[in-house]
Amino acid sequence: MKSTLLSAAAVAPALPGDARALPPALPDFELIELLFFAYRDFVGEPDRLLERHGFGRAHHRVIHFINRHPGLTVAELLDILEITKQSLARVLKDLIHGDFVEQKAGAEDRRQRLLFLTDKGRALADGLAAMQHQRISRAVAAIGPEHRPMIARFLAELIDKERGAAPATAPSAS
Amino acid sequence: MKSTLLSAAAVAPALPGDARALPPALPDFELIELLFFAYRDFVGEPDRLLERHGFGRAHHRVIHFINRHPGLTVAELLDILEITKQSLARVLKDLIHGDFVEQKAGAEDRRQRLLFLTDKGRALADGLAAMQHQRISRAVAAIGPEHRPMIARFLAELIDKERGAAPATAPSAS
DNA sequence: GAAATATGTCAACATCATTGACGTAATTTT
DNA sequence: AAAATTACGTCAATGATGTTGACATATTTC
Repeated sequence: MKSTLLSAAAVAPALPGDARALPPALPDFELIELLFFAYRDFVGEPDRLLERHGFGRAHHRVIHFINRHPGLTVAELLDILEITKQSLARVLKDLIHGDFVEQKAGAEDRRQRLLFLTDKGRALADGLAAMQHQRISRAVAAIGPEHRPMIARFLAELIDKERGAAPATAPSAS
Repeated sequence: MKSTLLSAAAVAPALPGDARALPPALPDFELIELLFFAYRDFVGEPDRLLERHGFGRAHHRVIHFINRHPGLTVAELLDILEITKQSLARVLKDLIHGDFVEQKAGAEDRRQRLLFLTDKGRALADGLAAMQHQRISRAVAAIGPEHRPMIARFLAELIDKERGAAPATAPSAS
């Protein structure tokens, strides 16, 4: 197994003084792959807890955002998750039938179904969040808590900006 | 839409002097959600390019790792991706039929199928990597390149450690 | 020669996503 | 008040990706 790992580097050698228009800068494979592995494990652990309830990742996202924004409407949830009505309907039905989520008609606009977690739902959401928090907490501790803002900034910069009104993370003050 | 965003904070107020065994530390919702949104967009852009070839995310992963480790065996790829033979077989078949990947029998062990990208495959892999590199590059620039090692460290810490011999990212120097 | 290994393949199934159409209740517009 | 729009639910069909378990074949190792 002769490592051809560095072959790409040989393609664009740093010929000093060569004015070739911007040498194509090697892809940052390290961060690309770290993101892949990190995210996989980050969601993998919660996945195993969800399995016990017969739920999947989609259910996780739904109860997470309902937990974060109690009284959220279906339309708002669709905006955040960027999935279709049909995709949401399925998992929402599971969650409501399993008594993890409940709906209340909107007070002002009675067409709306405001979404809330039941105690059971909140317990699950908290359990899942605790797992992910634990993992993040360890990682933040490893780099030193003073660098946490940099992580947040970095991740925020990875997000598409041209989306209607930042999704749900920052805009608590809007 | 009265923001109930901070309601969780009210659950565990910092009662100074209260010796309650380790107040349950609020989940770091900000980083949890940033990871979700960041990863979604990070893979979403490549997804759109892959669509034009009739491929999906699974194809992306496969050509990525073959590109990174030319001559990789099927078993090694399965170890990295942590999927089943059947899942890999499907996408690998697509990629081989589409002339993006080619197999060669191992020289020492002729049972093995060593995997290589064709020129076409390499072009696609490079295009996808360029997209992700661009995104990461912008984000690194935003926080200042001197902080990149911290990002790498943070992400590495998110990864499960109890896995057989670190996956493929760091150990190039081992 | 027998056993283990690397790979391929088949059938069946689950989850999560999609599109497009249609129905109903409630609100808003004209 | 009728008409249009909105919020939501639902049905049917489909696709991508993952799973398990069984079995076949070629090759290597003991």
